Amino acid sequence: MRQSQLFGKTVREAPKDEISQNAILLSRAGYIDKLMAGVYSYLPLGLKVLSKIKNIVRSEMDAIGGQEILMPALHPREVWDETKRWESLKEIMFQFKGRGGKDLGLGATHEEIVVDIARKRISSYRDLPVYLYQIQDKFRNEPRAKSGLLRGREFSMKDLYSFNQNQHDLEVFYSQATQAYGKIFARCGLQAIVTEASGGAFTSDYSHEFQVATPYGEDEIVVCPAGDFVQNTEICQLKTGDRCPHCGQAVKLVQSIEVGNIFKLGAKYSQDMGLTFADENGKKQEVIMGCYGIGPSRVMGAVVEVYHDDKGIIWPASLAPYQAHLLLLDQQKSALTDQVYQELTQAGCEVLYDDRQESAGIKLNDADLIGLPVKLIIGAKTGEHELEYQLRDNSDQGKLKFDRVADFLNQLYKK
RNA sequence: CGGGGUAUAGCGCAGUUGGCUAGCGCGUCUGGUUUGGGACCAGAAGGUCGUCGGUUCAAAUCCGACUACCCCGACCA
Repeated sequence: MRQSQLFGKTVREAPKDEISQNAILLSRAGYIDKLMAGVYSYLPLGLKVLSKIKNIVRSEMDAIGGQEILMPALHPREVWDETKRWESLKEIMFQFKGRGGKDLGLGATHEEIVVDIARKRISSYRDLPVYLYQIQDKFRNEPRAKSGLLRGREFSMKDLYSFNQNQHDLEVFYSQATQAYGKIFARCGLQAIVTEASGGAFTSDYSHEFQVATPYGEDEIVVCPAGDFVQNTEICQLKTGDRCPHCGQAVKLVQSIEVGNIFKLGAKYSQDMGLTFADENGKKQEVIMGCYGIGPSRVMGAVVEVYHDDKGIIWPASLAPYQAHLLLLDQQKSALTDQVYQELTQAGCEVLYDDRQESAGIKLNDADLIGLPVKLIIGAKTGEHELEYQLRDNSDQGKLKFDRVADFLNQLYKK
């Protein structure tokens, strides 16, 4: 992509109404645009990152047997009345009237909808297990949207729903899902801490949250340094300095953001909505469910919170919108750099090429702000058939012959 | 929903004891010189001063209501 054609310019100053690093940097670098509190558009660069996150999520959900569907965001009241959640979620759900005074809502979550789909199609133990997921925008009328992509009123969410014959099968899948979540966050460069949290009204079991430590997070978790005890403060009895119940070490308090949450729902929704199957003996049984959420947009915000410096974003290779940022710093070499760009593109490398007529300082600073993992620089200081590379995290730099660049990028991205 | 703050050009801000034609920086456009860490010269465009109402000879400036946004809290299946 030629940067002269890219929609969305960088800006020097932070928007005055943003305070979190993810919102400031993503706005300044041209990834997102704020429409209103807690509601953002994704510009070309931002959409690329969001899509990469979603695709990582998809590949891991598919790997444990998930099948992707897409449910509507617009819901009728009736299905929500079946679980009495039209009433209990009215504070958080956008609810309004459609034609003829019909009560409508925007999906804050999708248990009711997926169960409605499932009960029309599941009738036998032969239909189980089934694992359905979607990636869709959720709408929640948060009392206070804040912190950029970390807490929005419309945000991207992957929600998977598991349908099993019995509690044992649910437990097995639940642990597979836990593993898959670990892989997803690792692939996104995040160290997610599996945290015990409240199971809500559905279960006396704990649910499990995946928390990423960051000062802008809204959650606090109690962590044992040995890693054998982590609880959300909303349920934890311990305070900083108390002894871990497993190993006796002193626990500490950590500020964090929840990027995923998984629940064992059991038979709650199956009971309320009549989701049953006939077992081997022809006896009617309730389907046992679980639900598993990840917020891709929140992951994007969390990654920026974790990976940035005073100059800008530092994307992990797996999420960067382009693999490399090719910078032309000497207009004398414009034709030469055009050629390098074409060759890299033909070799399958995703390159953002700063071909603008701007000063070297602007290009270098913009490149740091946008945060691609490597800069490829062609300027007065580079020789006839070479360019200079600089890794964004400052871990390496040097010179490369043109015919080595594609291999270099492939190596860098293989890790 | 409670407490606090803000609203002036695309962005960031100044101007508010009421008074000429509302400024500055960045960005944008034109021409020229530049190009390894946010260059320079010359010129230009761009504003219902958040909205509505009131006071006044005169309102960005004073008064009232409303709206939006931000921060702290409450809330967060």
